[in-house]
Amino acid sequence: MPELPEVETVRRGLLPVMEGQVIAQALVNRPDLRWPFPPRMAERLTGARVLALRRRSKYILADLSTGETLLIHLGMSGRMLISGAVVGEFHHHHPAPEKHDHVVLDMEGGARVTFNDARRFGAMDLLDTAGADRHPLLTDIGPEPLGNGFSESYLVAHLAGKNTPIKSALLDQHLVAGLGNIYVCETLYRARIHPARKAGDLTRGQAASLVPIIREVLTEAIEAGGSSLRDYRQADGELGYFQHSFQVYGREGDPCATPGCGSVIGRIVQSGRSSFFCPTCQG
DNA sequence: ATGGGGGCCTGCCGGC
DNA sequence: TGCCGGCAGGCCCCCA
Repeated sequence: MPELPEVETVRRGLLPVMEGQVIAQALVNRPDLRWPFPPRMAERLTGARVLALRRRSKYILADLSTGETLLIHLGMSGRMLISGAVVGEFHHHHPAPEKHDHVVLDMEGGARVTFNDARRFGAMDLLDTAGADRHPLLTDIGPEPLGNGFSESYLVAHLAGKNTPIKSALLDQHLVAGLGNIYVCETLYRARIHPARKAGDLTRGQAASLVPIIREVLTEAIEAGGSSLRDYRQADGELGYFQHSFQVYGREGDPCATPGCGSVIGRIVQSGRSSFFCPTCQG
């Protein structure tokens, strides 16, 4: 699932069942995901109260009363499923365990949060809350695209002189946090910039224009509850619907949405990833 | 230093 | 129906 809007949607879904609540019991069903879990992870989680549930880039961070922070990354296929919570008038029971249920958090209030990840590109770790920013996975990440640290002057300065295609530059988490293949494709379409264009060859105006466009695409996607592809669902089981707003992603061969354009969406492969674009609008 | 490609895993879809 | 190749939202690591 998970680019920034999907991770933010998951975080918001988890808030009512996790923030301020105690983890009555943590169950860890395997020793690792992408990397080994930290030692005694289940014991270190059990009994802890979740003081805050934050997001940094595509990571969810749960600050615990123990002074540790649980770091969660959903990888490509990770999901956080909520069951047993009272939602509206309906009380949901716990469903039968499923394949790839790797970590289960039973909250004191009765809700259960299950981390399910078929491909196991996801990750969990425990780190000292005080030094969380210095965690190896977090320390080199660029500014939050919806925060004040991401400005037109910042992006213009950091794209200048770059030899790499703008598509790759925007996917680089060191430049700006949280963008993935979908939202970079949609951003470049709205900015009318070809994905293979060298980042350093953009005009200052083009580079600057990317900032409000990135903010707009991400904000719209968050408001839509993210994008649901394949079996991805929000934590509460609802489907996000931003995928209906894709103008290029996954639309190879479809007509370009720009009125009067008349071209069809094309696809090229860059660094092994598909880039979708309009050859006319983004010429 | 910077940029490109491989690899990690499983599941799904389309084509034969 | 069944098998197989290709593809997938991420990101670390190695190599040139």
